[in-house]
Amino acid sequence: MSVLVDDDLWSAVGDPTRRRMLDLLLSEGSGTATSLSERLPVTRQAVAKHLVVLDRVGLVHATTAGREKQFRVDEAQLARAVAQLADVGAAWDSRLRRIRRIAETIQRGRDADSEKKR
Amino acid sequence: MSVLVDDDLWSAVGDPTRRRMLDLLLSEGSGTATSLSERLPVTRQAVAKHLVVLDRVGLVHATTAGREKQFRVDEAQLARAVAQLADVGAAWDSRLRRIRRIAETIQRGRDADSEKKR
DNA sequence: CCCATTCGCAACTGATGGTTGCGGGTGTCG
DNA sequence: CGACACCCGCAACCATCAGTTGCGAATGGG
Repeated sequence: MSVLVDDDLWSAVGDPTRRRMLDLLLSEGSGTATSLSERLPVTRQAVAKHLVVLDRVGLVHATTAGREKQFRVDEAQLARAVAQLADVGAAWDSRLRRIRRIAETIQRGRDADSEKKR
Repeated sequence: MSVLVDDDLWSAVGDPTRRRMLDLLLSEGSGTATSLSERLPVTRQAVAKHLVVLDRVGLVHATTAGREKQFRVDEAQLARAVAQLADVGAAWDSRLRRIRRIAETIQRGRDADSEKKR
């Protein structure tokens, strides 16, 4: 029962640089390719490409004002991404719990066995 | 205040194929490159490469038995990965909440203003 | 012993994150 | 108005990686 995941959305936030860009955009409200690149270890063009990716999956939207292009996070879409992270995490978590429960059961069984043998 | 994330660990679970592999390994307990590739849309070699990646970040461990190499999920490490997903999600979520709170405050301010004007 | 199975290694392709270089629109200031 | 600074987009290029095919080596069952 694998969780339904929008692979495009996931892989968009899968990139470390894109995650940091989203962080920056969230904390500063908005930003341009140039302004973001100043706070990142990559060039403006690299940032611009990432912005294209983020825009394609709807995580950010741009508004052109004069010679500047301001990008802003789409809160609803980011909320969707967060929900997916939570879903996958929860799925794995529940499986891990189940495994531990089974392991405990087996362990109890073994304990009982060694009781009998003694 | 960006969340501390082990980029290697994150990007390991960032790949859709690797996520499905982890799902399979979790639900079936263990598996080989060959057995996994039968349930995935990729070749054995591709799976083998992914297993190398997962092994490098400690998400799986292998035990060679005869000509078979059984892989198994490292629960503790996967738990760490799940925790990171939760952390990042929580960080973004709290930022989104704060933004919405501020937006509401501003809105209330506007309402008050229009009250005065009226 | 032979054959099937499983694995590992190597070479090739395609996509993508990153770079540099350049040219075109848009302000701003003298 | 003209020159300069700034921000952007486009193109070429490089490195890495996911994926493929092909092959040879080791192990195990008839």
